[in-house]
Amino acid sequence: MNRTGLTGGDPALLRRLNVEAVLRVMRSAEPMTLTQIGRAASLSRQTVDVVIAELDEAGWIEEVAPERSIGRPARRYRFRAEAGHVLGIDVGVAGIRMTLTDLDGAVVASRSAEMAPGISGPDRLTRIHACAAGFLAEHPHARLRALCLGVPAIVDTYGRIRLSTPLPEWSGTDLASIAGTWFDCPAYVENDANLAALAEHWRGAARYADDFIQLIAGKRSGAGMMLGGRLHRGRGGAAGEIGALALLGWEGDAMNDVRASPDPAQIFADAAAGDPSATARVDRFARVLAQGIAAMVLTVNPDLVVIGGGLSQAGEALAGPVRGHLDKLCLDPPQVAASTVGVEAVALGAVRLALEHTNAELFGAHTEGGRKVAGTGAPVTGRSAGQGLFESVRGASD
Amino acid sequence: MNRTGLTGGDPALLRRLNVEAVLRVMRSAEPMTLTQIGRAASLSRQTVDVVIAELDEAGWIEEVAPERSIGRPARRYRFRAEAGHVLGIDVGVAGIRMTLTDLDGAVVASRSAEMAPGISGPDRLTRIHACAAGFLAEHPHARLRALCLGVPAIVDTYGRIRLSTPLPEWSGTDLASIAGTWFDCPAYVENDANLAALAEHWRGAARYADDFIQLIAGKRSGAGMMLGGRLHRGRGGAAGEIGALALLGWEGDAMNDVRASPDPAQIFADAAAGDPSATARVDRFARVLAQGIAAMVLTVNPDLVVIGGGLSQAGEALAGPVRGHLDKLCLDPPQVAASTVGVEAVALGAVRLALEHTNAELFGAHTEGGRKVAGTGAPVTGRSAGQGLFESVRGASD
DNA sequence: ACCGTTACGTAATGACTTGCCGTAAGATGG
DNA sequence: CCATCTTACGGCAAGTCATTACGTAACGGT
Repeated sequence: MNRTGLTGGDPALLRRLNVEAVLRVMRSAEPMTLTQIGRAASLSRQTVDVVIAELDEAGWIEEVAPERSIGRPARRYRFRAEAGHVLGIDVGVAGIRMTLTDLDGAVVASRSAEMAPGISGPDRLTRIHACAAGFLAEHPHARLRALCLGVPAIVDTYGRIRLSTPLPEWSGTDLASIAGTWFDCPAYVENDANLAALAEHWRGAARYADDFIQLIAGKRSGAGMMLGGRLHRGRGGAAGEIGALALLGWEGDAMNDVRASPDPAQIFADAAAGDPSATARVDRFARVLAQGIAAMVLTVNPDLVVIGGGLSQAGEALAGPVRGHLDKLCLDPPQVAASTVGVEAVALGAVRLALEHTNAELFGAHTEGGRKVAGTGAPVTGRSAGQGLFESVRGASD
Repeated sequence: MNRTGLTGGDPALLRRLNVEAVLRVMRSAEPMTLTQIGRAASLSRQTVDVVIAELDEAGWIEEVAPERSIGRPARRYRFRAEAGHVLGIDVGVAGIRMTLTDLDGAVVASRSAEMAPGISGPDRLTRIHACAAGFLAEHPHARLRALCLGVPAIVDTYGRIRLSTPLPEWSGTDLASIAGTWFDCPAYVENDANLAALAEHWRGAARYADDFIQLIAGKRSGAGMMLGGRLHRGRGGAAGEIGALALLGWEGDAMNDVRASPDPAQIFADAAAGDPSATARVDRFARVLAQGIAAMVLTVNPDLVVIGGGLSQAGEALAGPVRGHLDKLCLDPPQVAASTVGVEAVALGAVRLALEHTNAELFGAHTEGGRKVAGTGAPVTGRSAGQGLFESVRGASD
């Protein structure tokens, strides 16, 4: 758990590191033999043997049928991704989307639910809780280990809502603590644009970029940001709020002309078909959007800008013009791509965030500044890290 | 060396960690006894004993006179900061500043040298080399372990000059490789604004901020940035170049009115004395400056903005108006402070960067994405990390 | 049925940490 | 000056974790 370098370590630390290494190797691939694991983790087969025995005992892995090959068939083990599940919830104004996955991030089920926009803050909360509970009840075998909510709001380090324009009644709510009581697992809360960035980095257009800006282009425009492979939130979670600089025009006519229109998709379609009026409207929109993006790009000089949000369904019809303007405004223009994860972005990002925290807790990996840990939440200290790893998993899905 | 978690570790890793822990503890304080070190590093006295013996043998530490106290006097050891030195060079258009420090960052000597602005690129290079060599020759006891150059340019990850407006002839130069041949040590190259940020974080106004923007306000305006306690450079080292966005006015009249004036200090002085004309000029300057800063602040939401560069000598006379405008432009206004390290900022930051790399190499600490390692530069691999630590230090200053 | 290949299992070795206990070195007080 | 007290040093034994080495087991191929 120390890893910080300030204090030294004993053999127990070594063991934890090796357990972690073995798990990492196993999670990233097909079932493996002891020898293969040892090679991949640069450990002796002997050590791997002991570690594997412990992990098997605890239920994190299980033996599978050996492969047919020359020589004595090697035992093979696989990571039991079904030993835990996480739930990601995309909280929107008009409804929610939920995605349940196993520890590998494989989607078990998804569900969305409408929600009356006029519903009160507390009612919305209980409604979400009820939806989630109902959804989980259909998957009784799932052992929920974490939960993450994506919200259109500025969220602080502890998962509290600092400010939300779309959901004003939630401002000031300690959402992470509340959601932490829903199920027997920690709950995390994060800004939706940041989660979209996470999703895009995980399985989308930003898979190979460690520094990128995730733009949310929709009725509301915002941005998430990943720098050095990690989400950058800023002091109060307000990073990416470039729209607040009136000078750049994100709240001006050129923007609203398109995004507040009854059917923005039609405008993009018309522009693609060659309608000069629609083309001009799109271009004006793209130019102003690009100004805001340029301010961010010149500030952090990312590899890539991913355009997401409702309007990203226009794909290249939007990304193209934006790229054109951006190239003129920047010293070192980044790549520009349209989102590839689409409407699932936020829910998927929520899953990803929940998985990262789960992994960190279970395997004692990188200690990171993270979101509020509510629910079970006993912080992992000293040797209890090892214990945490070997808590009863058995019975979860046996 | 691995620390990444992908591969496991053996007892040798443990030892490296413990050596590192002991060194960390010793470097941060007065001479200590074995027992004190053990407590601080949470290691047994036994272990500390062995580690200390090795470090003493290698010359990194030495015994000092025991303190008079009850009981058998404990041996005390201190870190030999004089076992290595680093040189930081601030390369400006009109001259250079050099600072030589020991491994603790204690300044041994400083020196500045004029340089004709019209000098050619290669001549400038040889001139700098000669200055540095002469400077070092006056300190023959110093065992130089690293060298860092701060330049007014966009520098890539390998220490090559991508683009420099003030020193156009250097654009495209692989400066790190060249400087790496000067002395028997690695050389690093970094943008001057970034180094100023490093200095400010180390010993200046940003000591307690891990997310801040370092503004350079002078004839040229630029910015360095520290996010999450680490320099943020961006893909091509072009982070912070917000001045390129013409819309924000950093190259406009309001800016040039002050910074291109023959005596900017006088304007600030007049404004402070109540001269309405000067006050207006300062305010216009501050407003435009604040617009650019606001774009960066809204993008990354830092804790603090430090105003450095030549104009920062105005102190609150500049920081005050900037703060006033910034508060109006930002959702979550950061603190605003004037630089406290002053003209030494870049040279000191260069020292700091050199020290960080030196520490990382010698003690096998954090593996970081760093600048080009020229010179000796054998990458530390496998067990050679330990060997690196125990290379001959003896004789350096005995 | 034999042989070669590959993996498994046990034993031996080395390294590091911890805990214990006797000894050494200086200060304090008579 | 000497006895005593306090604290640190030094050696010894035990436990944990890792690696290497070697004999054994299991399967496919001939």
